[in-house]
Amino acid sequence: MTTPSRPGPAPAVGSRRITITDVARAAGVSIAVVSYALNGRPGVSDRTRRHVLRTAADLGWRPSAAARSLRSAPHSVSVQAVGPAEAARATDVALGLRSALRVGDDAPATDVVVDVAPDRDAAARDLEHAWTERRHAAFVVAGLTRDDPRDRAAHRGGVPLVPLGPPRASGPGAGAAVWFAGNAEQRAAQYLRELGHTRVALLARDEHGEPAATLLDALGAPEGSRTEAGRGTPVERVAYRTVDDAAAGAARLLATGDRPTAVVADGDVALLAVLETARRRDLTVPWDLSVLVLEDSATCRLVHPAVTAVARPWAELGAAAAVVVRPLLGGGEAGAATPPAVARLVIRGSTAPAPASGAAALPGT
Amino acid sequence: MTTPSRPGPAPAVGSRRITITDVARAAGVSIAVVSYALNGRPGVSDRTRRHVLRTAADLGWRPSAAARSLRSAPHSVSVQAVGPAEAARATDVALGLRSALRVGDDAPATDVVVDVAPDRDAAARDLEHAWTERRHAAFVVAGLTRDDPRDRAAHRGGVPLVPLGPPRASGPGAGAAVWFAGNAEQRAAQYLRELGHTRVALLARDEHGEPAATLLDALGAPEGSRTEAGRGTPVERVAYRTVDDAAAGAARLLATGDRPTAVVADGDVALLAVLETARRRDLTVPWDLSVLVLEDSATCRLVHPAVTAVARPWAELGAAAAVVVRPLLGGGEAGAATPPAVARLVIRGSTAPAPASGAAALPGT
DNA sequence: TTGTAAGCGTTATCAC
DNA sequence: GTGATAACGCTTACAA
Repeated sequence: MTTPSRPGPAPAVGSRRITITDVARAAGVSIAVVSYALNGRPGVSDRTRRHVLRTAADLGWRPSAAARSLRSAPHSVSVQAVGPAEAARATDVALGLRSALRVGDDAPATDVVVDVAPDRDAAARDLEHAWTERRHAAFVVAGLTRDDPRDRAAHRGGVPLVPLGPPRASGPGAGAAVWFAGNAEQRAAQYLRELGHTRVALLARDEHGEPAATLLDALGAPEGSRTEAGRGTPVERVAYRTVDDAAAGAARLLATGDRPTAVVADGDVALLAVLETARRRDLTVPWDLSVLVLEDSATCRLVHPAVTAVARPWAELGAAAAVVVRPLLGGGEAGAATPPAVARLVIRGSTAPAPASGAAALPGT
Repeated sequence: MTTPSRPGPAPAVGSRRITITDVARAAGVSIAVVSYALNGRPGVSDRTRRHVLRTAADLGWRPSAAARSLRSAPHSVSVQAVGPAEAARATDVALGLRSALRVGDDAPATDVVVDVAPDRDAAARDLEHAWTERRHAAFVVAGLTRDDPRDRAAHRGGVPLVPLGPPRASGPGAGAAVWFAGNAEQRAAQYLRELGHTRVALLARDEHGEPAATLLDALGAPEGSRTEAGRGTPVERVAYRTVDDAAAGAARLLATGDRPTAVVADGDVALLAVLETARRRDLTVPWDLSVLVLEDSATCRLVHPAVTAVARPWAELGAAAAVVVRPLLGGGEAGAATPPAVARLVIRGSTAPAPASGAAALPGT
């Protein structure tokens, strides 16, 4: 005891951290009582509990995240994003998750952070490292593809993964995924079909394919009819990586003689690429060309005409994931059966019935 | 010793964590030697060091973040974002910082995370809590305003803050800020002046004002002449909060008889609001109206004409911040004197000389 | 109901 | 150059 820690009520700027030992001393009880009281555990009299709580608050005590996670699971959750393109979703998810877990106000002091990795492989390494170092209690990951390196990493190390995505039949984390209800992509496909669009094109980022894939499935195989050749709407898929790619892809799509009557974009970049190309070619949206986006945004509402979009409320999805995440924070198994967030198809002015015939005709086969 | 830990080389899926004790046992040395070897400290023979390193790698050892930060500073950095609007910048900064700190490969395993808070006050609480809980060794924060609650929180608790923003004369963290070189905002102002724009409007988010303020200063007081009434370009500032606000603001700006000859937008939302309004009013960009954006983006490049913008490479700024952050990771004081990232004015097709007279004339005073 | 004490996995200070 | 061993702040048996 070389440093006689002050028992007084003054936390003094820049001094030592306040520990439960300080609180115990100030309250005149033992550290065990303090720990029980602070964690709401039974076995402490109400009077003592209140006294301890008051003392801790007066002293400005906060748990040491390190010391706490040394014994139990860490009280933090990581939401992963791959590349800047996914960052917006991830931060929305984090915000929703955070508010659902009531972070920032309560005593148990949970923490939601976003881990942003440059690419999938780095993300997989992050996941593995962060888990083996026990940095977080749960890892929320969106946009897992088939054969995602993160799947393998998680499976190998027993990472408490909370996948955000459509339920996957195969693979390790099958069934545990949190996803939107509402079948918005299917409804988008049906909507386009009802409008009479027989040639539909998809301009989508190379990597993440869940909604795009769902839409393709829905367009290709309406109702129960699966893979019957000739049935369903033929969809031309153009992938892009960079902004220039997107512009070039849009140009290519609309240049063809038998150009599509509807284009589906996977986000703002593809959307603007399509709109700009259409404008250049004097194609009027929606009469000459219908445009639909798979991710609603400010851009969709600001352009004219406003763009029909699938609105996926990521923050709500994050909130829904809280149910799965919470038990993980206690070191337990993942929870299940969440009240899901609902994705909707927001119909705006950019979609209309397919033009009678003209440029789009030329029945393929 | 109730659990006879296997000395064998098999880490066995799902088994206990590998600790330095395991490594020590396997390597036939004491834990102290292992610790020294793993941390590259002197006092271990080269032979032993190599042997220990190999053993640790074979066993798949990874440090426990909790145990490690129990004694020393945590090996992680938090980059803060307020609201989804700032999230894109924050993730870019995080990516740059991360790569500059070489996270993910090396042994000391630093971790860069993004903390996204719903608003400034929540962000201030986050900062205070995360610091008192010693969750991170450094906190990178962009867009601090005057009287920011985070400033107060940080000052009170001695938070190792790394502000990203123009140097501030007053306040606690004065001088330590990391920011862009290049005076891009001033150059933008000068550029507009050289083009003969006498009426300039600014459509900017309510909250974050650094680049907007800088631009306003530069426009209002060219060269050395400061606050001389009548001198400088009058700037009409319109603030918005929501997407609808932005659209309404743009409409209001361009409706007036003596409308501005140039509009500066603070980001994509404002930009699209302005472009759409201009289109609706049959104003041709850039001949009737020049448009400039304070934050370059994919949108700026995709619309036609492409939009002149201030490009601020946030990832590079994050990398520059690494110099300041690194010493903090060791528990020391913040570093200084960073090779700065450079913001540039990217001139594209949306800016042109002010129209001769016409709508814009009507000399004010 | 409360106190004592044994860990958790590191780092760091000693002796040897 | 190496090996015991005491912290670090907290949780949790177990004893009083």
